[in-house]
Amino acid sequence: MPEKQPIPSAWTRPKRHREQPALSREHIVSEAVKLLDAEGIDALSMRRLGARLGAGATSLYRHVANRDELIELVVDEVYGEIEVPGPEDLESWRVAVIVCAHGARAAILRHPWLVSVLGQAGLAYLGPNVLRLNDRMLALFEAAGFGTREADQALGTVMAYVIGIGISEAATLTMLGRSGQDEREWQDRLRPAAEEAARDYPRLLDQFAEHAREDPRKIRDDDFAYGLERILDGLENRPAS
Amino acid sequence: MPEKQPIPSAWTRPKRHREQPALSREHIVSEAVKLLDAEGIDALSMRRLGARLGAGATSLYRHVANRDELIELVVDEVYGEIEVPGPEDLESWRVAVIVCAHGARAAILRHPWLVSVLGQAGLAYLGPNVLRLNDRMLALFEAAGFGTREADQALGTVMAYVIGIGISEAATLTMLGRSGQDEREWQDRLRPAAEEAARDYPRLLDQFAEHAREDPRKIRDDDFAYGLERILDGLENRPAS
DNA sequence: TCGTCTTGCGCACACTGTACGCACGAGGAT
DNA sequence: ATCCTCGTGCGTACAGTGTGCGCAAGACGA
Repeated sequence: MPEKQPIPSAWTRPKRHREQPALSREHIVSEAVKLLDAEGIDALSMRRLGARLGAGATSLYRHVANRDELIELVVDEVYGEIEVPGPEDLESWRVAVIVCAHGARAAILRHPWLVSVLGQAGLAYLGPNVLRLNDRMLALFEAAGFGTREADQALGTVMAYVIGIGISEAATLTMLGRSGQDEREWQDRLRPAAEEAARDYPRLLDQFAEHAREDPRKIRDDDFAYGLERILDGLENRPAS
Repeated sequence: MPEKQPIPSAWTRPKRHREQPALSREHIVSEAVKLLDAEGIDALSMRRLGARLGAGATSLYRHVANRDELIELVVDEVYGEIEVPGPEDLESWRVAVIVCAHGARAAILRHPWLVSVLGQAGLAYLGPNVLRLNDRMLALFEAAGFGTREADQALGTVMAYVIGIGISEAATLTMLGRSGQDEREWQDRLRPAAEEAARDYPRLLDQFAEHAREDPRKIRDDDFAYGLERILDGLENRPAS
C-alpha cells in the first residue's frame, strides 16, 4: 500500500498542459511591469512573479539570467513607452524636445518604481528601446544645429534633468501609495513635523507656507515646466563653440 | 548535572564590557557609510553592519527603527558633506552655485551608492543636513534676486540636474567597481558589443567613435560642466516674471 | 536592598535569490 | 518502433535577509 509516496502511478497525473502561453521573455517582462505598477519594487520577487504567471519561481531562470537582468529588461520596456516626434512634424526642435521630456516624465510617474531602480545594476544602456530613444533625440538636436559632440551633451543635460526631477516626484508618489493617502492630506499631516524641523530656517518656513496655498500637483507640474524652459533657453542661446 | 546548558554559573562569563563605545546612532550611521563606501549597497545588511560594530544584528534596532530609517540617516549624513559658500564670499551667485553643484557631484561620486538609494524609501527631506543645505542654497538664489517661489524652482532645477547626472555616473562607477577594471579598458571591452547593438543607428556609432578618442573621465567632467553652464545661463537670463 | 529603565542579544519566522538535478514532452535518427 | 538528445518546468535546498519577541544584565534612583 503506497502510503507516503506521491502516488506516481495514478492516472490523475498533473495533466501537463503545454498548450499555449507557456512562458516567454516578453510575457515575463510585461507581467513584471504590471506587478511593479500594482505593488511597487519591494513586491517584485521571483516567487511572486512566477506565481502570477502560473509558474514556479525557478522556471523564470530559463528565460532570464537573474533578477538584475530582469530589471534591465523591465527598464528598457518602459523606455519603449516614450515617444519621440518624427522629424516630419517638428515645427521647432524646441517643442519636439518638450514633448519628449514631458513624455519621459509621464512614463516615470506612471511607473514610479523606475527611478528607484535606475541607479542600481549596470543598466547597460544597450537595450533596444534605450538606443532607439537616444538615436531619435540625437537626431532632433543635430537637426537643430548642434554638432555631434554638443548634441550628446545637450541631450544628456535634458535627460539628467528629467530623471532628477522624476526621482523626487516618484519618491513622493511611492510614499503616498504606501500610506494610501491623498497628496494634499499627506502634506497637511506632514506640515507640523516639517515646520518643527525647519524651525530655525525662516526661509524654508516661507517656502512651506508658499507651497501650502496651492495644489501640490500643480506645483510639481509648474516646477517641472519652469526648469525645462530655463534649460531650453540656455541651450538655445548657447555660445558659439 | 548541567549538561547541555551554556554553563551559566562559570566565572568565565562573557565579561560584559560596557566600557566605552557601546553603540550609538551616530556611530552606527558613520560605520554604515564606511561599509557602503567599501562594499556597496548590496553589502549593507543589519548583520554585517552589526558585525563591524562588534554587535549583534538586532542590537542596532535599539537606535534605529528599521533599515529604511537607517538609510534615511545615511543619506542625510552624506548631504552634510556638501558645502555652501557663505554669503560673505559670494563674488557672484553664479560661482557660488557652481561650487555647490560641483560639491554635490563630488559627494555623489565619493559615495556612488547614494543615488541608488535616493529613489526608494520616503527619504523624508527633513534631515537636518538636507534642511541646512536647502536653506543656504535658497539664500543664494534669493540674494541673487529670485523671488521666494522662483528661488525654490531654480534650486530644484539645479539639484535635479546634479542628481540626474550623478545617477548615470554612479551607475558607471558601481559597475566599474564590481568588475575591478579601469574605466578606459572597460569601455574598450564593451565597445564591440555596443557597436553591434547600435548597428542600425549611425548617429550612435558616431557618438561612440567620438567618445573613444578621449579620456572617459574628462568626458564626464566636460559634460557635467556643459549642462551646468547652460542651466545657469537659462536661469540668469530668465524672463521677468 | 529593591524596583525600574536602558541596552544588547539569541532565537525564530517568513521570505529572498538562485544552483542543481530530475522529469517530461517534442523531434530527429536509426 | 526504439532510442537519443533537447528545451522547458519545477521541487528541493542552501545561505542569507529584515525584524518581532522576550530574556538578561548593568545603571541608577529610592
